[in-house]
Amino acid sequence: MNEQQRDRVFAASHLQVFPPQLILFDVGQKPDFLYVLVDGLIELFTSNADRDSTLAIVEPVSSFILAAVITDQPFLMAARTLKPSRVMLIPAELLRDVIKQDGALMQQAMRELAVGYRNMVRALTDMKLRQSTERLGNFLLRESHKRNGEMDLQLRGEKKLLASLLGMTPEALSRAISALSKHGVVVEGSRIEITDHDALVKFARPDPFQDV
Amino acid sequence: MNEQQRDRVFAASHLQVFPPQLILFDVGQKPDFLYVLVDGLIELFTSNADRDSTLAIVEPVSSFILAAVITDQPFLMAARTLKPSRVMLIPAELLRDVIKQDGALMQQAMRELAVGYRNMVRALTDMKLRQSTERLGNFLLRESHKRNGEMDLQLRGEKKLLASLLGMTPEALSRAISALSKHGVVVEGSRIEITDHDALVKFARPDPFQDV
DNA sequence: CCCAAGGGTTGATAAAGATCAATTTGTACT
DNA sequence: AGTACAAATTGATCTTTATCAACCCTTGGG
Repeated sequence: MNEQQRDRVFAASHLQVFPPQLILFDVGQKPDFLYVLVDGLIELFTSNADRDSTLAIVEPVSSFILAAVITDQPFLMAARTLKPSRVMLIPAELLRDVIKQDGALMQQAMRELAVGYRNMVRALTDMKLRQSTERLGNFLLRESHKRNGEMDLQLRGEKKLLASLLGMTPEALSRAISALSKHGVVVEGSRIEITDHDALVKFARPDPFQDV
Repeated sequence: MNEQQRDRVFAASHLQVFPPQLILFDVGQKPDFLYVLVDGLIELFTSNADRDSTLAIVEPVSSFILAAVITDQPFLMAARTLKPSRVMLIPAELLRDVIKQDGALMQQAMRELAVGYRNMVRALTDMKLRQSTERLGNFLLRESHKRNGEMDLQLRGEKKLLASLLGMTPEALSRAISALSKHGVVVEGSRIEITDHDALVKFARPDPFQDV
């Protein structure tokens, strides 16, 4: 993007450090900033009267809640830190203004939204037509794929977080994990190893498009 | 948008008429066109080995699969006509090109994607933390809201389509409907009437942000 | 006007997952 | 190292929803 614009944005933004388990914002608030996670780990979630559900886990470096900033509409998700996190806060109003004037930046925002949209479609599909153990199996395959085919995975959060992300209870996750031991997966604490990739694929039946 | 660009786009696009139950494209195909539904009704869906799930119902006039066109990635959903439909086909490559050169159009695309993203977040939340009868109740409330508070609703498709959209079987929908008769809803065939809005709200507990 | 076909409903049963309760394991703090 | 607390697991039971089967009802075609 254009240098002058970038300076304008940086000058108005600030980097902030948050401790773990801190709510950055709630559902329904108006977006005053675009958030960019520089370091740490953040959970995006929604809550009902009774339940809580994790919608996404944000890893550095990436922005979040761009859609709310663009549309200037109340947040549909809340955010909390899972680990100590450094977050860059970019004033929303200013950002909308700069985007309007900088084609390259706008294109970047557009791409980001398109990718985000597609990820949501994947998540919804996953939820609608797979059952819990399959979701876990495919999650592991995707995770391994993201880490260049690494068969040794390390969970970056508690298991109940993963359970919530996958749309099940911690108890159900625990049972799903033991079910997968028959299909090439070994779990010790937060370390997960895919010992038989083919067996897992055979069980989880990943979709070549859905699961990248 | 800019007139010259618009002419370029219109010249290269064509309007096509499709009969009902026709597949326009499948999951995994590369997007050659942006589709704009001018008239009729279209279903966006995904399919597993065993199941099918409706992700959205497109009503005129709106575009669909913009995200796939922008990212130039394979479709994550398939599309079929539900009624005879007139669809405008805009060459994807050309559109990407024009968007790059026309700020106003790009901004429009960006907004569209942001709105679409938020709708997907809503759908995922709905699916993850409500059970089937609640989903139906909130669907009716949203539908009524969309039609300016009209209490008399007309289904624009078969019930099994609605069931698939709400993530349940036709049998479950049938039972959910009769369950809602205790909460201010009367259904006769494809005509649905909300006879007691307050009772339905009390049962379905719509979220002020989630459910617009 | 009757029949066939498919959509919709209803009932019975099964499966998946949630909930509740009791341990066990792991971990942070003094 | 020992204790306290939360996370994770395991078992038992309950709820929700899917599945299977039978039947009804509408609708379109001969």
